[in-house]
Amino acid sequence: MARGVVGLDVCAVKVVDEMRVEAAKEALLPEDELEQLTRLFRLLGDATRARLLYALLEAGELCVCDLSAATGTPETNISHALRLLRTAGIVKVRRAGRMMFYSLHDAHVRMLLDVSREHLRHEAR
Amino acid sequence: MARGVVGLDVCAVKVVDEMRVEAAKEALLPEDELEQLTRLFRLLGDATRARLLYALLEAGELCVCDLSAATGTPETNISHALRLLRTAGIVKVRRAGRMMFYSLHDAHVRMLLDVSREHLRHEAR
DNA sequence: TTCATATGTGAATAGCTAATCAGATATCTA
DNA sequence: TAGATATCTGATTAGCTATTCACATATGAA
Repeated sequence: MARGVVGLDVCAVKVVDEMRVEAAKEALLPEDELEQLTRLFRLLGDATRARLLYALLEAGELCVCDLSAATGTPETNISHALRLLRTAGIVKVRRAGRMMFYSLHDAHVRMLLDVSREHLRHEAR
Repeated sequence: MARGVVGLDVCAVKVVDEMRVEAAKEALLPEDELEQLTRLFRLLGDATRARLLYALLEAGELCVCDLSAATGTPETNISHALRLLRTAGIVKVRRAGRMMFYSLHDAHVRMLLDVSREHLRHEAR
């Protein structure tokens, strides 16, 4: 995953469509943005975490125990998963006594989850 | 990653918010849909593939060599990456002589990429 | 304070997968 | 046909990461 310096066997000489290559180069995402973006997608790319997120999308706010009941996932797994999602700013927490209530952090994530699900369902695979 | 049967140490007895848990359970994505969805996200969660997709989002259609030039990635890597994206139906191919021109497969993916990028940029992290 | 409960944490393991390299295939040109 | 070019493929390896288990922390109740 460590990219750093560009590979060596890259075809640097001949380019078929100079215009388009330039356009693509101009629009290249900066490395840090790309990193953030792929990190987000990677987090959504795990079944356990995805279950949690869609559960929260529906229920609004749930404690760890209820997330466990709703998704059929061991609480330890949920705790680990939620930490990653929390750190990434995808979910937020509210403490109530000894329970922690989780919910989606913002509208963007919600839209992303929605769009994705719709994408899936409208695909006639 | 193999889930199959539900874990054993799941809190199955006490539920804090019965209503919400039920709501979340009702809305649970079927396993096969979840699998498709996470597979999609996982594919978007790699920097090499993401570069290709955003390049195609901008340039419209590019051959492997131009993708290499535009993203600074060795052609072999690109070939491997494109195979996965092709298999998943995310990109499509057109042959022209000995060159293969790739482009995004449909509007859904395009929207997903757009929404994601916007999500990122509007976040004041 | 002591016990029970809800959640969090750290280390270890097993499985997945991106990058690499050597070589295969397909198409064009001479 | 032979040779060159563009792309693809398979096997290997190294790195990442989800899961699991044992235990730690934190809060509330008695």
